[in-house]
Amino acid sequence: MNLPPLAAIRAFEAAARLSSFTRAAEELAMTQAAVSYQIKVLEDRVGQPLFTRKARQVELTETGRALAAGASEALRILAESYEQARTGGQGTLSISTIPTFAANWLALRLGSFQIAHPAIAVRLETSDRVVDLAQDNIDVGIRTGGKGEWPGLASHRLFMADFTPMLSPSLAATIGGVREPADLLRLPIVDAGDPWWAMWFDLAGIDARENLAARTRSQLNSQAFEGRAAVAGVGVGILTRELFTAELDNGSLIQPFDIVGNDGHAYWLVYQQARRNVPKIRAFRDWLLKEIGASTGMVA
Amino acid sequence: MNLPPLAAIRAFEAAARLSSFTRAAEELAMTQAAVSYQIKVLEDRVGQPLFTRKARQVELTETGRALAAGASEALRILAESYEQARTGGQGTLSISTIPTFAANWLALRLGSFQIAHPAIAVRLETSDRVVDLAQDNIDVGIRTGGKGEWPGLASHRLFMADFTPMLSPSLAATIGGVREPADLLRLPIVDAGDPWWAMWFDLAGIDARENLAARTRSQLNSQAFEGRAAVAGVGVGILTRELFTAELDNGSLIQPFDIVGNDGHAYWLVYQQARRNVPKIRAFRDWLLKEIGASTGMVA
DNA sequence: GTTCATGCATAAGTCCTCCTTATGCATCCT
DNA sequence: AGGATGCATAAGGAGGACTTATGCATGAAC
Repeated sequence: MNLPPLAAIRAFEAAARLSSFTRAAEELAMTQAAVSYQIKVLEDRVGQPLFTRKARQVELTETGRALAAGASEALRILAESYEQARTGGQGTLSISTIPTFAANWLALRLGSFQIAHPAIAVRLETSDRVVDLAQDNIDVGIRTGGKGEWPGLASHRLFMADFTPMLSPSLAATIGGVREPADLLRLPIVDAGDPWWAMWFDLAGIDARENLAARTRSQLNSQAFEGRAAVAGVGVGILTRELFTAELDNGSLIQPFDIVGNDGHAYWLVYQQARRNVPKIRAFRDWLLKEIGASTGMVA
Repeated sequence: MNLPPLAAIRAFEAAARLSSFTRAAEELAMTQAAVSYQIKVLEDRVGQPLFTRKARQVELTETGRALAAGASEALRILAESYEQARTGGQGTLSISTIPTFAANWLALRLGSFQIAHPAIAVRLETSDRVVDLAQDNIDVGIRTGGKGEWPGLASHRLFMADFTPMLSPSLAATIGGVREPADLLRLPIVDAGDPWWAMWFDLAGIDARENLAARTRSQLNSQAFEGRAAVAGVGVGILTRELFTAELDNGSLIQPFDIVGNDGHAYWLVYQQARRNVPKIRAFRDWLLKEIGASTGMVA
């Protein structure tokens, strides 16, 4: 099978359709000179002119016309087959995310993604472990981490995993309201064992070590759990604000102080660098970054 | 129109047809690694595997099978359209050559070229002047020259334009045979004005200047003419051996001495560098170089 | 079980094709 | 005549398309 230079065929087909090298260049996001060059290459290969040059446009020769018909048909078939393969393969986007993000952030917004991309089904896998995207056949992951550097993965920071105390208004009312950081120590704390508490009280200039040490300690490791307990009035939670915007908005949780801590961790979107151009991954990435920008006012 | 990387499609189609990256590489004159890479690029773009890798071969996935069908069809259409454009434009190969070469060399062999390439008609233009290939719309030229360097032209040396005395056996017999170079001075010389004579006698260690000066001088500038006269017994000719192999073979001419001179000139095939890939030009070039190699034992 | 052959995957390196930029020329329009 | 339009081409750059080298997995043979 003797084939012409395929790059030249692309330029040729566009020029033939548009009767203009300049317009072909525009369509292909190239320069006129590049198109001119490719046509020349092809004409040299074919052995005769494919276009008659006129002042303001080009006109196909007989030979050019015949080749253009074949090229047009071939490229159309190829484009359609490719599109079919791409969208057919697009089917399901698999997302691995920690339960907190799934429950508190993604669940509220994923509908928006699916409305924008009806062809993409979403499979959500929640897990606290860090999954191997390649090995587990996962398209994208949502993780926490410091620097967002994972070998072979592209990453985008979604928002900081900061922490601040939050509680239900009813719990606050049990002590007549929370006016200063030390007031929190008069209330139950959902997870006193959470290391964020010690860090936050340090920030607030309160020595709360004895108080915290004296409390029942647990190991929740789940913002989702802690948040629900806080909403239910079980105790004060120390939560990432971004994960509880809805609750803060509807008043089921209040953030009594502006003091916000951060241990350097953030939430990250990750996917395999090598697959960055996969359509469903790009679609999700673009949607997510836009959504994050809108909800945090942050440029990610 | 969204198209896949066309280079990748070529590799993919071959691998799909042959169920093997290694065999596809062989067919495409590439390495297995290049094919593997291109398939990977394409799979990344499509978003899922196109092949299932097995130990000794690869197998198309469902998606791969569908894409292969489209790719195969598209490339077939393209190859056919291209071939039609090429051969349609191939029609006639125009050759410009000096009369000597046309008459003495090409005429004896051109049939072989036409048998090998029945689709290519040949138009022969003989002229002693150096033609401008581009301006005169000539595909290839045969010229003499020293270094074979002409602006914008690709050149291949065919054989050296050497010279040595040749005569018919009957003429030689008129003086009882030719045993030493000086014997030639007892015979008529077809073109004593040919500068090659003086050069040859110098090589032979003979002072023939007075003898040559006393002879009728002409200006033939044609090996073909000189050769015919020699064959007819008119006189001794000083000829390029390569142009008279047939006559030397059939005994109508003899070369009495091994002394062969050369003034640095050779016979060259030339064509426009920019058109070196034009099929009919390539076909002729390849055939000619092969023919020369066979007839001279020379690697051109 | 061991060894060897086969064949795809991938990293590192090279280079040439595919462009871009700059400029020139021809034609057309005002 | 001047300006706009658009193709042609030379010079230069760079990244995609390879190559080479090597590793890994599988299957076959002993």
